[in-house]
Amino acid sequence: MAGRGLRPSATHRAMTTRVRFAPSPTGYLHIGGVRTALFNWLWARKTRGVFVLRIEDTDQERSTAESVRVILDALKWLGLEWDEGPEVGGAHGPYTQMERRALYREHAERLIRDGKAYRCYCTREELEAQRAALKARDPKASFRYPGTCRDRKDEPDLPYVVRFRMPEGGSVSYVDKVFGAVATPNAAQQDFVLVRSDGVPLYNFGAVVDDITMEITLVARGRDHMINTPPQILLYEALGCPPPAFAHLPMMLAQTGEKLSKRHGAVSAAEYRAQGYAPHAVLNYLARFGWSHGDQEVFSLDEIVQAFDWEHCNKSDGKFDPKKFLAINHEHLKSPRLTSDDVYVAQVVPFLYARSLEGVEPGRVKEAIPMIRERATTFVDAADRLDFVFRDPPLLDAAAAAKFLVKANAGHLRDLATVLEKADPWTAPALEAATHAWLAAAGRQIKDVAQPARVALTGRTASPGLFDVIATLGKTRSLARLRAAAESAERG
RNA sequence: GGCCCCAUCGUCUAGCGGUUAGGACACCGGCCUCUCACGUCGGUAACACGGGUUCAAUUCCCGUUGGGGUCACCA
Repeated sequence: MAGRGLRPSATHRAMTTRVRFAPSPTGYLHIGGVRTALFNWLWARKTRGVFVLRIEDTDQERSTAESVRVILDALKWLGLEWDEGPEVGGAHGPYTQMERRALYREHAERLIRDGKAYRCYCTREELEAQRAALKARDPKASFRYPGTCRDRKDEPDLPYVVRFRMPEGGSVSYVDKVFGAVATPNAAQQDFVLVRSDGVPLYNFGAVVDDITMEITLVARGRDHMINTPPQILLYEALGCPPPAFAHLPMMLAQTGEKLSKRHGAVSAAEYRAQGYAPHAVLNYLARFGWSHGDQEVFSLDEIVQAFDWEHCNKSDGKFDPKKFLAINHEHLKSPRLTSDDVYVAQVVPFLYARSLEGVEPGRVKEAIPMIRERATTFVDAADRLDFVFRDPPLLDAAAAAKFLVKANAGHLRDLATVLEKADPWTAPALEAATHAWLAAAGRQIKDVAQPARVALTGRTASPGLFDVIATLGKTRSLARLRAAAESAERG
């Protein structure tokens, strides 16, 4: 670290934003984690900086390789690509904490040598007993390590943890990018543990060593980490390094005001993917949660990157609103500007395959998309609305058939088929014109034939516009479905 | 309970001393209409409370209340 300022690249490096997302692989990627990743990613892109992904797997009890996989997949799906980290590498690796043990040991030893930290031989059991004893005396009191080993001079051959030597007086203050000035007296803190007895670092220590060595310039994370900032800043000082900037994000809570969990519905990125949400819509909703840009609600990713700033980040916690989330997704699916036809096709096709349909080809799907765009709220919903296009015969809703495919309508269906047969070209406007000419001549109303025809063609009472359906289905299938329905209506 | 943080419609939010307190979602009506949607017009709905500061407080300060976070050899 010494002499860093003398290196030619130092100035340039000092100006480059380096942010990170540091999930612990203990399960799925929580939607709140996605938001943290997003805000860091946004800042990196906005400032043309670097977005680092680091895996914090020091909790060996809970960390799994499968979780790492799940998290990487989710980030990729969302398009939150990292510049340094697992798979892509980088100059500050390795990017998995368990592979950085030597680094932590080095820093811990340095702190001990400098008197900034010390070995503590108190056992877990002893500490637990002390905690229990205090609890018995005063149920409301909170236990603080009494400093038993603080001035211990011997070095017995026993397991030990490394503890930080909390300065007697003073306080830590910093200016949070979101919350402004924050100050915490050191007296309110304690000699927290840096390294476990098995040599694996604890969160605060590992994160600080990594953020220093990875040259992180700004740490953005959830407000639940705000309590960790003072001890971390003290660690930076003890290690002789300037702390990065900090930005804490308000919490995303459930509608009930509790912490958002599985009990409140879908909370993992993968679940929203399975439900047919568009990645950019997810990021749009999350970006607008705790951050705003005037009255704008709907953004393309580029627009968010352009507009994002810390000044317009909110300080108060919010409640996750599934309804609004869905509405934002709907907006993205409706707009060709936000979701091009090609992207739409790519996203919806997997859901069509999952329904084991016939003839699902990108070209045909693309042609059918315009008629369902404004109706489908998710890609799953879109696949459902497209089902009749790729299934012969279409799934027939029993209630719809009972109501509309009745004897009285058989003639209408047959006549419509006859009329359409002569229509040319086979386009929605031409089909509509031909139909209306016939209706006028026959003294009938579109109302009389629309619903029976809709059921005949799609199997349902709700569908895209009738003539769009006929045009999309094509002549052969349209006529066949109308005539087949007429026959079954005839039979009753 | 200690420490820390927060406070505008039900929800997400705009507001950065003077506004008929705006938008979005949701909800309720009207219009459009071949169904469902989309679109469109309109409506219900908020500055937690009490003190200051000021000619003037939603806005600045203090307190109360309420909510949240955190108190591990988890992250």
